[in-house]
Order: sequence, then C-alpha cells, then structure tokens
Amino acid sequence: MLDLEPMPSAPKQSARDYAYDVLRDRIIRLKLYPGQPLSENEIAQTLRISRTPIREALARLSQEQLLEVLPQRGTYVSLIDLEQVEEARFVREQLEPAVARLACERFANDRLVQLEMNVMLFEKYVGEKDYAKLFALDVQFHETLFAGSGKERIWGIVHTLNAHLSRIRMLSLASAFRWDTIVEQHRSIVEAVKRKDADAAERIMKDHVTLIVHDREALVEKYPSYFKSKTGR
Amino acid sequence: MLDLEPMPSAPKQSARDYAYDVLRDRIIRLKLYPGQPLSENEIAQTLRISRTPIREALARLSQEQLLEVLPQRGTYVSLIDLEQVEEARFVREQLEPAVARLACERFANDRLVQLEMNVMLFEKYVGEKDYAKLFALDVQFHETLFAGSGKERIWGIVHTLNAHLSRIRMLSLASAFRWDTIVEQHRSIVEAVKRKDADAAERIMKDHVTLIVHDREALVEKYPSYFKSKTGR
DNA sequence: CTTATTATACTTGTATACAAGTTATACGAG
DNA sequence: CTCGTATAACTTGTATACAAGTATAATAAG
Repeated sequence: MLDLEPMPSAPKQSARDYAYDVLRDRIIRLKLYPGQPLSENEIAQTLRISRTPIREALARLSQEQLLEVLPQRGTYVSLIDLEQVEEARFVREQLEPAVARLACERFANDRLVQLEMNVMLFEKYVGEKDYAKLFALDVQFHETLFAGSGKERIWGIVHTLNAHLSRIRMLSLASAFRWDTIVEQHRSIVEAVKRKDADAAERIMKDHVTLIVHDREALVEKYPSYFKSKTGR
Repeated sequence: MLDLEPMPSAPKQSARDYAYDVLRDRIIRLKLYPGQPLSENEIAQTLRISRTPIREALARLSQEQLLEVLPQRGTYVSLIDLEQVEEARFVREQLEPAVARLACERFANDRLVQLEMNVMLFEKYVGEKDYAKLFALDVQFHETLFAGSGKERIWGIVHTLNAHLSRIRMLSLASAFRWDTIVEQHRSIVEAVKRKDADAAERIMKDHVTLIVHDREALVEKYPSYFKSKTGR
C-alpha cells in the first residue's frame, strides 16, 4: 500500500532519523506523489516503529514544506510549489557562483580529488546513460564544492531548499537534461578551481545554474494535479 | 531555576510551537546561556505541558543547531560557533543585495508602507536608545524587504541561519552598535526602492551587511565559555 | 428519492509509562 | 587515604493510551 520499507538503513541511526530519511527519499523520488495523503498509523505499521518517532520525522518534513499537516484532518505530501522552485533557483543563483569564487581562493585538497573523481564518473555514466547515477553525482558535485570551501552548512540549507526543485527535475525525466553540457561545465569549473581562476569559475557557475530548471510549463500541463495552483491554494 | 514561563503566548498555537518559540527566544536572548544543560522533564514541568511536544520542539532546535542532544546523556544549548556565524554572514552578503535589487523591480505596496513605518519607528527609538526595540526593528526591516520581493521563504532560511549571529549581536550589547549609521542606511535603501534605483539599493545594502558582525575577538576573550573552540569540538 | 441526523471510523495532538543507557555518588576493600 | 565497584538517580528514546476534532457513511424522517 505504501511502498516504503526498503532502504539501505545506516548502521545505527535512531528510528526518527530512519523514518525521516525514508520518507524524504520517497517524496523526492515521487514514490509518494504530491498530494498523497499519509497516515501516521499506516507509516508506523509499515516501518514497524511507533508513532512517536514517525511524528518527529513528519514534523521536520512539514517544517521543510515537504508535507502539509492539517490538525485532526490529515497529512499530505505537499504539491510542488513553483514559487518555492523559483526561490530555490534564486538562492542557488546567488550562492553558487560566490562559492565557486571562494573555492579558487582556498580549497581542501582531498575535496579537489573528490571533484575530479566525480567528473570522471560523470563522464562514464553519461556514456552509459545511467540517469539515476548522474542525478546523484550532480548533487554530489555541488555539495563537494561547498564542503571544500568550508561552507558545508550552507550546502545543507541549499539542499533542503532544493527539495521542490528536485521533484521537478525528477518529473522532467533524465532524458530531457543536457547531461553533456552539464559535465562539460563541471569539468571547466574544476579546471578553473585548480588554476585559481576565480573570475572564470564564477562566470561558468553562473551559466551553469541557469540550466537548473526548464520545461516548467510543459510539466505543469502534463502533471497538473502535482502542482500548487498559483491563485488559490 | 529555568526562567521560562512568561511569553506573550499567541492566541491558540500548539504546545509544540509554543515550546519552540519560548525556547528559541530564550536562547537567542542568552537567557539560556551557551553550554547550559537542559532537561526535558524540567522544561515540561516549567511550561506545564508534557514531554512529547517539548521533545518535538527540541528536535527542531537541534536540527537548527541551537541545541546539542546527546542520547542518554543530556541536551545542551549550543556554544556559539564562529564558523556558523561566518557562514550566516556570507549568505546574507550574497542574498541581501540581490534582494534589494529585486525590490527595485517590483515591490508589494503595503510592504513599502511597512518599510517606511519601520524607519520612522527606528528613528524614534534611536533617540530613546531603546536597544531591544531597535534590535527587533532591524530584524523586521530585513524581513519586510524579503517579503515585499516575494521571497518570504528565503527570509525564513536566513532567519534560521542567523541564530548564532544574533547571539553574538546580543553579547556585544546594544551600545556597541552604530545605530545612527544603520538607520541612515535603511532610509537610503527605502528611498532607492521607491525611485527604483537598483544599483544604489544593491550597493548600499552591500555596505550595510558588512556592518553585521564586529568585535568578535573581544567577545571571545570576554566570554570564552560561550564559544566553541576552533580546534577540538 | 431527498435530506437531516447520528453514529462510527478515521485523523492528529497530548500525556504517560517503560526501556536503554550514562553519570555521579556512596560505600567498602585494600 | 586511595581505588574500585555497585547502586541509584538521572538522561533521552520509544511505545502506547487517551483526548479532541473531522469526515464519511449509514439510517431514519419527511
């Protein structure tokens, strides 16, 4: 009924964190569709833990606007909100170029290796058209850039903000992306960081983040029930 | 013992949100000092609600890095982390000028009135040297700028990120601030928004946000136990 | 058949009991 | 006096019972 259980399940995390991870993953991947009603009891039974840790996970997801909790009425997966998507894009447009510039000033060495590894893997999976892997690698690339610049907490914020945006990207399916362009930009950014060319890094990143969203109108037409209408709620 | 109870207490909010508001306010205002141990039971007794909503509030504060929860050991108010302060400053440096520019393109009319009101009150309380009011008005000014530009959610993020920074400002006491400079910059920004001078708004805001932090070293020396040491945890 | 009412089966919110683990203290052995 | 041990008093984590409210569906009156 709910399609939850399977999850790597980290070695020893609390029931609360486990529930949070499972639910967030399912929401982002649209396994739980926007607008879908959830029941605390049902989740508790499926995950075989009690309502208390479930509730704590739901509270957090609600605070991150991925759920809508209506007291005494029900809990629902949030509809995709285009305004929130735009806000996430706006934030990334401001922060990512600035971080790219910062990365040229000083960058953790092990993180640089990680970036190069990332690009190599990226090229590999572009060839294999493994879109799920590409999706994950893209996230990791940006995360590493933040982390290497000593701004890991900011990445946490961006990542949280990015949830609605991620769902849109999930909708637009892998094929629609210009993965070849993306990997080329990633490579250019890494090179700029290595030769400490801040201007280039900032400029390329600025171009890069403009590619984040596309196809919005088409997607709204194709999956109208998944989106929050602009006028009334 | 805990000094919590008194709080305006909104008309009808959940026990969880009430606990969250009270605790966050007390932490920001340093009524609960950095490093102070908290007990769920004690808070529950003081606030006269059960542990469940308390726990949900604590979980949120923990996620926002205002608390450190050590399972089976205890819960503590987080020490002020200078890295987090720097990250908050960095984010605001990137976002606030961009939002100021945005405000010049289109700005909600009622919000503009609110901004002007804010500046007027600001001038009044500068004269009266009412630093608590000034502090609140400063926060409100920036919030209104975000809200009028349709970026209220982003303000939410900034506000959350800003917690550690707010505690530093609280430490440095009102007197240390150049309130006269601040109010002048606020006024200039409002004027720029009114005449839709995006370049001016962006430039002034950029100057403005650089004033956010100061005196860090002196404060660390004065209240060493409140700060997280750079090396060890 | 239509409509109003009532009962029932949900929902989330809160309180409390219990489980698992840590820390500090008291106490006794050496 | 010193050190080690064991007990007791904490801590947070989880499960469950109950309260308050909502929506649905069955039922009875017209």
